[in-house]
Amino acid sequence: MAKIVPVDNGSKRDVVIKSAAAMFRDKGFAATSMRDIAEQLGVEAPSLYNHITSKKEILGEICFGVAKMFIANLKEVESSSSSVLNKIESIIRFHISMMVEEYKSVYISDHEWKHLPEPYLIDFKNQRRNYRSKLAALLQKGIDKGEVNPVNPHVAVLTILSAIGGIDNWQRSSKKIDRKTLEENMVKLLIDGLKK
Amino acid sequence: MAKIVPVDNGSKRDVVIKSAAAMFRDKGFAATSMRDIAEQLGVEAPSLYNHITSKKEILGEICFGVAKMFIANLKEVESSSSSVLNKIESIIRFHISMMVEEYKSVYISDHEWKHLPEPYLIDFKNQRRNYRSKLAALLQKGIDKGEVNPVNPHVAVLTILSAIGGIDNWQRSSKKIDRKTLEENMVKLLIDGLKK
DNA sequence: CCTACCGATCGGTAGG
DNA sequence: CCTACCGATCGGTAGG
Repeated sequence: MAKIVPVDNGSKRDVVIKSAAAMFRDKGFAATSMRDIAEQLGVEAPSLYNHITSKKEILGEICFGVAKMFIANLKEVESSSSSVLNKIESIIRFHISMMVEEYKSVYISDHEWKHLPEPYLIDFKNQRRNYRSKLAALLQKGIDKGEVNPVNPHVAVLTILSAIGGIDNWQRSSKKIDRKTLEENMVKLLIDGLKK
Repeated sequence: MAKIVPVDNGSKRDVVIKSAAAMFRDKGFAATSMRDIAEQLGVEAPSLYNHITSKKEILGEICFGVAKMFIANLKEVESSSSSVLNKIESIIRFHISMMVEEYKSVYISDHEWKHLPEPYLIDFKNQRRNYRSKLAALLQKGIDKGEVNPVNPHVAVLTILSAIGGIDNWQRSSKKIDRKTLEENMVKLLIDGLKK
C-alpha cells in the first residue's frame, strides 16, 4: 500500500487497480468482491494476487494516489504569484478537472476511505485534515486582504469541496450538460453566489 | 419497504431502523451485518426479523423516509408567497437543518441508495430526479425574474445540494464550529459567493 | 495464469 | 425473544 505508482503506466497491476476503482465506485468497496473484479478482467480471482496483495491494498493505492495529486497541486498553486482569489479559483478548477477526468478514483477517496485499515486510515485522515487546513488558511489570507467575502474559512472549504464532490452525481446522470458549462457555472456560483 | 412510518414513534421497529441507520452511515450498508445491528441492540440477529423482513427493507425505510420529508418541504415552500430567492434560501436552510439533525438518515439516502433492490431503486432515482428538476425550475424562475444570477440551473442544484451534503463531513469531525455558524456561513456563501 | 480448497461470515429460516 | 442451522459467498492460500 505504501508504493504509489503513476496512474497509467500500463502495467497489469494498474489495470487491476483501474478496474477495481470502477467497481468500487459503482457498487462500493465492501459490495465489490475480488471475483467481481477478476470476472471483469477475464481471469480467476486468485490470479489477481499475482499483482496485488490484498483488496484493501487496492483501496489504499486509489486513496493515497488521489491525495498525492491534490497535495502536489496545492503546493504548486501556493508558490505561484497570483492573487489569493485567483489561487482559490485555480484550486477549484483543479478539483473540478479531477472530478471530471478521474471521478472514479476521486469518488473512492471521498467516500470509501473509511474502509482503509489502520495505520493507513489515520494517515489518510491526517493528510485530508492537513490539506483542508491549508485551504482554510489560504481563504483566511484572502479575507484579510479584502479579496474574499468575510466568511468562516472552514465552512467555506467544506462548502467548496463538497460542491465539487457532487460532480460524481452528474457523472452518474445522462450528462446532458457539457463539461465546459459545468465548470464555468460551478466556478461562477462559488465565486459570485446565487444572488444577482 | 412500502410502509413509511414517523421517524420517532418509539416502536421497536423504529429502534431497529435508527440503530441500523447509525451503522450504515458509519460503516456503509454492505459492510454492516445484521449481527452488528443486533449486537448494538443487545439481541441475537434472528430476533431482528420479528420487526423487519430484510436488511434491504431497512435501507428502503431510511431512503424513502428522507425523500418524503424533502418532497413535503418543497411542496410547502412552493405554495408560499415569498420571493423566489427567499424560497430558495428557505429550501437551503431546510436541507442544512436535516443534515444537522438527521444526518445519519440523510447521508444514507445520499450515498447508500445504490444498494436498494429493484423496483425500489428505480422509484427512488425517479423521486430524486423529479425533486431536482423542480428545484431547477424554481431557480430558472428566479433567473427570469432577475432575482437570481444567470447560471445554469441544473449546475446550481447540483452545487447547492452537494455542498449541503458535505455537512456530513463536519458531523464526522470534532465539530468545533457551532451549528449557527455553519448554517449562516454556508447560506451566505451560496447566496453571495466567495468574492467580495 | 489455473484448480482446488479453507475458515469465516453472510442474510435469513425453522421451530419453539 | 432464543438456539440451531442452512446454503451462499467472502478474501485469500497452496501448489503447480
